[in-house]
Amino acid sequence: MSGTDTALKLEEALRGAGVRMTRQRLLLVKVLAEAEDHPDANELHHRAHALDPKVSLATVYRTLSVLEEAGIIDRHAFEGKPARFETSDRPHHDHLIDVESGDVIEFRSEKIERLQAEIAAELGYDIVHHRLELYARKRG
Amino acid sequence: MSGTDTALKLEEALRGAGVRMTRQRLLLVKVLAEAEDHPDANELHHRAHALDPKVSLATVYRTLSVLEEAGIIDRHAFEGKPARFETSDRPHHDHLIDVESGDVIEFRSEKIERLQAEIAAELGYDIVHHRLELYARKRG
DNA sequence: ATGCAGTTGCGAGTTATTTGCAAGAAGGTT
DNA sequence: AACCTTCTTGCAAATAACTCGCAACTGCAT
Repeated sequence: MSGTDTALKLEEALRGAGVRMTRQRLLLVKVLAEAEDHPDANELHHRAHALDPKVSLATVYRTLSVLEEAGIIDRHAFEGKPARFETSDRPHHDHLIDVESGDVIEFRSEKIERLQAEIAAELGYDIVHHRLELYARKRG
Repeated sequence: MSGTDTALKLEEALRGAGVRMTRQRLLLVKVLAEAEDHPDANELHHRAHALDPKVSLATVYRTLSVLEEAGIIDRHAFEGKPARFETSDRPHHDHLIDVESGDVIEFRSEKIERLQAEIAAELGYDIVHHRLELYARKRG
């Protein structure tokens, strides 16, 4: 799906959720829909600012919170570093990180997902979300 | 093992690693060895400060870095929140974080450990280390 | 006991993000 | 199309969690 299509879908979802569509929100949605990486707030501000200088960093942060609450983007907080964002229209996945090369491989295990839910249930909780990262070395 | 025993063992490990033992480092080691929870830097400063007012927050941070590099404590960075610490002399476990109260509950699942190893193996890797955090809400 | 490289306290600096407030705009109403 | 109410924005100042510069201090090998 193209970035433009994604942007339109996201915009529709937001309007449907009763979110007021301002120029800066439309712009942020567009930038996020076209991003193929995982930019942080500052990088998103740069990209949006390049298209329309009338976008402040504070608004980028506020908009990101709105979009996150509306469930159309995901926020990833890696090791103390600034949070990074991506549209949440892709299927959930976890990461395996090659400790030698730094390569990141995506994977998904239904069994692990199910076990996590079971463990939380046993402790009297419902999972809101989780983070699973495997740091591994390529087998010799 | 008692907190005092743990403190002595950690102190010995540090001296062995050539780390200069100052009053504030001994105090921090003691506080960490006796902690049964997952305190953050600020909380550790409070506990240490109560025993000896001559301990600054800056030193707590510096000492935590020293202890982490020496491998005697683990630092956990949960979701944007301040980092939390625990001695690394205990058996491996993962964490469930109560998203409402911030409480941290430890758990361990052999099944998940095994599945992780299987997944890594299928991708041609051996796990070096992993991180699994469940962010959950107490069931109503 | 002495020397000095490693440590500390204090306050100032940084980084990432949030907030108060007055001005501006979205979207329904007429 | 003008109006109005409420939500949003930009800017600057405020926070939160650390981190750093520097002069004074202190382990610890000698």
